[in-house]
Amino acid sequence: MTRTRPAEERRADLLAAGRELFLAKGVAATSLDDITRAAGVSKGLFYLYFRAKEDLVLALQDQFSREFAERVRVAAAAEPDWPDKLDAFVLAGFGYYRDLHDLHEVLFHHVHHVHHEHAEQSGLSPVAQVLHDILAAGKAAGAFDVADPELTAVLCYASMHAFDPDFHGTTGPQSNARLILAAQQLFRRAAGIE
Amino acid sequence: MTRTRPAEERRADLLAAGRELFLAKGVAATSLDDITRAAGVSKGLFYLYFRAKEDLVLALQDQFSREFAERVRVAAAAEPDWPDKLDAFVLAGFGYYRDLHDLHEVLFHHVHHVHHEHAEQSGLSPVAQVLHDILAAGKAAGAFDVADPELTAVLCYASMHAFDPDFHGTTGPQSNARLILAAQQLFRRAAGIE
Amino acid sequence: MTRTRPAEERRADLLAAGRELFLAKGVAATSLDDITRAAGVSKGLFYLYFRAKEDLVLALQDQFSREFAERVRVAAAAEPDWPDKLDAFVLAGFGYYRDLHDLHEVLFHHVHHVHHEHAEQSGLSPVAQVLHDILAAGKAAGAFDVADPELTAVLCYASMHAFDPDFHGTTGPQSNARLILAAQQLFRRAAGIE
Amino acid sequence: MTRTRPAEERRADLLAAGRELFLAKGVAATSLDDITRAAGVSKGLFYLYFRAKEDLVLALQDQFSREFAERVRVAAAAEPDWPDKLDAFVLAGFGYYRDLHDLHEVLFHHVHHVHHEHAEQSGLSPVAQVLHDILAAGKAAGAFDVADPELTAVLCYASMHAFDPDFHGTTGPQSNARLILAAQQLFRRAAGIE
DNA sequence: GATGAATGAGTTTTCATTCAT
DNA sequence: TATGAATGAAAACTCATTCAT
Repeated sequence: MTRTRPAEERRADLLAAGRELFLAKGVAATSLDDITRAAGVSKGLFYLYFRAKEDLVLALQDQFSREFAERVRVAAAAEPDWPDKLDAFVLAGFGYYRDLHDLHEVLFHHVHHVHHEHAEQSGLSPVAQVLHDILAAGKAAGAFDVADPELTAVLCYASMHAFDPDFHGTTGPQSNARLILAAQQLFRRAAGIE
Repeated sequence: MTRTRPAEERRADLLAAGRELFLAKGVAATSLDDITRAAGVSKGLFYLYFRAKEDLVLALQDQFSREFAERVRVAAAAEPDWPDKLDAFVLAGFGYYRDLHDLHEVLFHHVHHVHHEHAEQSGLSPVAQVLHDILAAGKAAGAFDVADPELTAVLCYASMHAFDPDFHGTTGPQSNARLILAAQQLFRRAAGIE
Repeated sequence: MTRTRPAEERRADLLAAGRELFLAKGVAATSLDDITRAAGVSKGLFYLYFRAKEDLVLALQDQFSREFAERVRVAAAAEPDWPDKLDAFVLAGFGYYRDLHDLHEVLFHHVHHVHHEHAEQSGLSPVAQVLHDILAAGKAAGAFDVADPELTAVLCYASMHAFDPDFHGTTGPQSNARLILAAQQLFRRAAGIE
Repeated sequence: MTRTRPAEERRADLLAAGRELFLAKGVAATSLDDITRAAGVSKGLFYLYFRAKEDLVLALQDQFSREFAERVRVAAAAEPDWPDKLDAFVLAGFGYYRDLHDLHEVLFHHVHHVHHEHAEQSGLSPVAQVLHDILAAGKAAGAFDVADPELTAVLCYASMHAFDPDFHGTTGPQSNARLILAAQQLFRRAAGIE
C-alpha cells in the first residue's frame, strides 16, 4: 500500500480527514494517529505535508473563511433588489452556517489567545465584509438607512451564531423557517427598511 | 499544613484557581498540578470535591451563565421604559461580555460535544431568556412590534458575540461607544421601535 | 507495587540503572523506557527526579569524576615515598580506569561539543590535578625532575586511556601486569627518576 | 539530474558529506536526509553504496586511522636520528590530532560496542604500531632503552589524547608549544634517553 | 542506475487519576 | 480529612530504510 499519489490529493485527503475529525471530536481530542488513520496514510507522511498539527488547523481555517464568504457573496449578488440581497444573504448564510458552524468553532477557538481570525486588511471578517459591502452600497443608493454600516454588519454577522443548533433551543424544519424569517426581519430592520 | 477548612471555602478556592488559570492559559494547558498548587492544596484533595477536571469546567460554566443573566436582568429591570430596558440590557451585556468573553470561550469551547451550554429547561440560554422576557412583555404591553420574540431574542443575544474584541476589527474607546450605539439601534429596531 | 520509597533511594536506583545501561548500550541507544524498566519504576516517576534524560547523564558525570579522583588521591597519599606515590597512583588508576573507562567514554562523549568536562577552576581534570599535586610537591621536595609538571600530569593522565581494554590489543592477566609495569616506568621516567 | 557518475566519486561524495556533517553535528544528530542532500543525491542512492548509516561511519573510521598513521610514519621516517624521530612523531601527531580530534571523537564514540577501533591484525592501532616500530627498531639499534616497547608505544599514543583542547585546560600558542615540549620530553624519557 | 514518496516503530515527555499513609 | 509519590496511557514528532517507478 505504498502507492504514490499526487501531492495535491494527499494534501486534500489530510485536510478532509482533519476537517471531519476536528468537527467530530474537537482539535485537542483528535490525535495525529486518528488523522493519518482516517486518511489512510502513515504518520510520517503527515509531516511531509504539514510541519505540525497546528499547520493543518491553520490551513483549514483559511479554507473555511474563503468558502463561507464566497457563498454569501454570490447568493447576494444574484439578487437585483436591495431587500432581496439581504434575504438571500441570510438564507445562504443559514445553510452554510448550519452545516459548518461547529467546524468554525472548533477551528477558531481551540487555542486561547491565538484566534486573531480576521486580523488582516480592514479588520473585518470576510463574511462581515460582504455584508458591509451590501449595506454600504445600499445606503449609498438611498435604499438603506443605517447609521453605522460597518458595525451593524459585524453585529448582524455575529447574530448568525444563533444559527448554531446548539445555540437556540428549538429544532425541526418549521423552527428553521422561523429562524430564517426572524433573521431576515432583523437584517431588514437593521438596514432601516420595513 | 493539614488544616481542615470548611468544604464551601475549599470548593470556592478550587473554583477560583480554576477560573484564573483557565482564563490565563486555557483549559487544556492548565494541569491539575497548576490548579491545586494555586489553591494551596494537595492533588488528592481535588478529587474530594470534584470527580474529574471536567467537573470543574462544568461548575464554572454554570457559575458564568448565572452571573451574566443576573446582571443584564437587573440592569434592564432598573429602567421603567421599554426602549430604555433594551438599551440598558445592551450596555450591561457589553460590559460583562467584554470582561468575561475570554472566560466564556475558554470554558465553553475547550471540548466539543460538551457545549450544550443551555440545553436545559426551555432550551434558551439564561441571557436570551432575559431578553425574551423583555421583548414578550413589551409586546404584550403594546410597546414593541416583533413577530417572533423568542428567536429574535436568540438572534440579538447571538449578535453580542460581536462584543468580543477579537471579533470585530476596530478597537479603542470611541469604537466601544460606536459598537454600543450600533447594538442599541439594532435591538430597538429588532423590537420594532424607531 | 506503588510502594513509596525514600527519595534518596529512588534517585540512587535511577542513577544505578542509568549507569548500567549507558555503559552497556551507550547513552543514545538507551531509552527512558529501558531505564525506568531496569529501575523498576514507571516512566512518569523518572520526571519526578530528573527534568530530562540529559539531567541523568550530568548527574552521572559528576559522580564519576569525584569518585575517580578520590580513589587515586587516597592511594597515592598512603605511600610516604615519592616513587611509590607514582606507582600507587598508576595502580589505583588502572583498577578504576579499567572498570569504568567505558562509562567515562559513554558519559562524556555522547554529545558533541558539550564535553567541557573539566572547564572549572584551574582547567585541570580532578584526576590530572591529583597527579599534578604529586609531581609539583615531589619536585619542590627535590625528589622529581620535571620541566612542566602541569602538562606532564595532563599527558600522563591521558596515557591512562591505554588502560581501556579496547585501546590496546592484548588481554589476559599477564598483559595487565605488563601494562601496569610499563605505565609505572613511564610515570617514573616522566618524573625524572630512574 | 539523473546523471550517472563513476561509482568511486559517488562514494567519495558520500564519505565527504558524512565526514563534514558528523563533525559539525555528531553522528546521531545527522540524518540520512542531511547526508544525501549535502552530497546532492537521492536517499535511495545511499543504499547502493552503503548497507546502512553505520557502514558510512565504519568507512570513515578506517579512513581516519590510515591517514593519521601515514602522517606520523612519514614525519618520523624523514628524520635520520632516533631522538629526532620521536620528536617528529610528536610534532606531526600534535598537528593531526588537534585538527581531527573532534572527528575522531565523533566517529569512534557515537555508539558503544562498536569502537573496537583497531581490533584487527596485531591488535595495535595503526598509529601505535608506527610508534612501536620506531621504539623497537631504536632499541634493536641500541639507541633506546625501553623494557616493553609495545605497551610503551600504546601508552605514549594514549597520552596524545591530551592534545585535545578540551582535555587539558590551557589554550593559546605558547600553551601549544609547552604541550609539545612536555610530550617530547615524555616520549624521549619513555624511550630511555635524556 | 537513480529517485523520493511512503512507512511505522520508536523516542521523549506530559498529566489526569489513584491510593497507601 | 488530607497528602503527594507513583502510575501508565497517551501524545507529537523523527528518521533509517524500502520499493514502485
